Amino acid sequence: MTTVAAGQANHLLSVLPEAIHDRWLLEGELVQLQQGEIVHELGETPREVYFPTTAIVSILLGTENGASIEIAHVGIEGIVGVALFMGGGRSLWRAVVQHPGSALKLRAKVFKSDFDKNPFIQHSTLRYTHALISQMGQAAVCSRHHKIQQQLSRWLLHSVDRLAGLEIDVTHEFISKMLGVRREGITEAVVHLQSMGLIKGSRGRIEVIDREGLEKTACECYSTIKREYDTLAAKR
Amino acid sequence: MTTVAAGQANHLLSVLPEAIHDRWLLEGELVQLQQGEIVHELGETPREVYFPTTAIVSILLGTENGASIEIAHVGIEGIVGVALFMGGGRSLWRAVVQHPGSALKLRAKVFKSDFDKNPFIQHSTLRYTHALISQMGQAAVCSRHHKIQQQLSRWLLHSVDRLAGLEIDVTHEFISKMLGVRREGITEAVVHLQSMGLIKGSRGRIEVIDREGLEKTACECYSTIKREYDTLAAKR
DNA sequence: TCTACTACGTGCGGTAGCGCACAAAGTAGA
DNA sequence: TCTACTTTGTGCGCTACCGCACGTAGTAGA
Repeated sequence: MTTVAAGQANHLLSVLPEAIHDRWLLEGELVQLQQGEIVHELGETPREVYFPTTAIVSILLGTENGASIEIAHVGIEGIVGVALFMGGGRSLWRAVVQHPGSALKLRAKVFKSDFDKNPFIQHSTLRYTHALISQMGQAAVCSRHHKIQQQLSRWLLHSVDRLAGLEIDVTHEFISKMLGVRREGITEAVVHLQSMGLIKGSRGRIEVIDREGLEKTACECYSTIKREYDTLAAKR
Repeated sequence: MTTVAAGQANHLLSVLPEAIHDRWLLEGELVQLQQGEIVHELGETPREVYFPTTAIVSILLGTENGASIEIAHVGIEGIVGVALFMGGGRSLWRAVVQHPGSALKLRAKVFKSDFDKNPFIQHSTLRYTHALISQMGQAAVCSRHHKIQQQLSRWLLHSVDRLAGLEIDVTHEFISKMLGVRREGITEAVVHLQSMGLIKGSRGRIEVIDREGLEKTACECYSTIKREYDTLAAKR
């Protein structure tokens, strides 16, 4: 996934055969997703799949005690609702809107029926899912071995990659739930990155000032994940 | 995946249509995998897929600094080499033999060609892969939020579930690389679980004494992962 | 049986991150 | 403009885990 300009179409949709592409646009609905909205709930059967364009959706898992962690990010490069074609039907995680924006909502039935018939759709979505899996594994490594500041840098970079601009509308509290750490830990890291002149934080918003500098403070997970998406989920 | 008795066939193979099953047994080769053997290397294109019977294979990812973490376990319920059908072809992780034993080795070409032609094979392997994905996500949560002792209990339980007996031939060093923690941390946890009468450790071996007790010291991740396999990768 | 090696056990100082508490700054609504 | 609320900033003691060091106990091979 390369940095995204505003107004582009979802990558998985844009590589579809024209006939299906047009039908899906007609059958589907362009919706606005609100921040915090739960798109799919853990254990429930998704009634729709979503192809984000400007929205970003976080894939989350939690513990019994209410702690959580983001295991993947889905934006313009992907699809929300892989449980539908991977088997079983029930979503194995919670999908929450991280950044508000638009997405194409398509009835599960329509999607599944075309998926089953069309090898082209199968290949492109499975290829994307492979990158998604890779991201989940990397999330585990990163969470285990890297420091909060490195993880925060990575997270911010992944976010701006999926947005048009360099501003991210999130609170420290929100990020803390994504990385599975304390809110105060995020505040501390934000203050530090700010003192380094890499970002600029204000209430409910973080602006990336020095992108290259931020890449240096991020762990290798950033480029590893980015590379997999560039390779596997690339437009073809 | 329910606890496994010795001598059973790999679950994915056993649900195949008889014609394909027989041909794969003929075309494939029953191999003995040695502990520590690298089955697939990160970034390389698998030339074969493996269907373990008594062997257990660990799926690993690492950092630049040599730290590592096990993101999934593959035994009699699964297949090693999902990169082959998920797209891209290159393995996105390292697969290492955790417990020696046998597996059916099948040429990638043969497997892929049948996979592409046969929806039944597609459904069962994708369904299994979905459970595998779920396990990877849970590995991230667990590693982030649970204590070493809980994780160790979980890991031991997952291992004995995939073995015929209650004895696991591993060193503390090996487990430490799986959980991504210090060797000393494992020793400490082993000593503690031993003092509770749940396990019995000797040089290069851990024996589970009180299975139910061990389930109580494990985090919920154990049963969560087990449930997904029971549901998604069940024999049908 | 001696030796070399591998694996396990333990102690100790250091630290990243946690849980809690509270103050300050920004925002929205009456 | 006053008030209630949300978000951010900071301090402090606590704990799990780390890195290192070293001793001990098994095991294998000469």
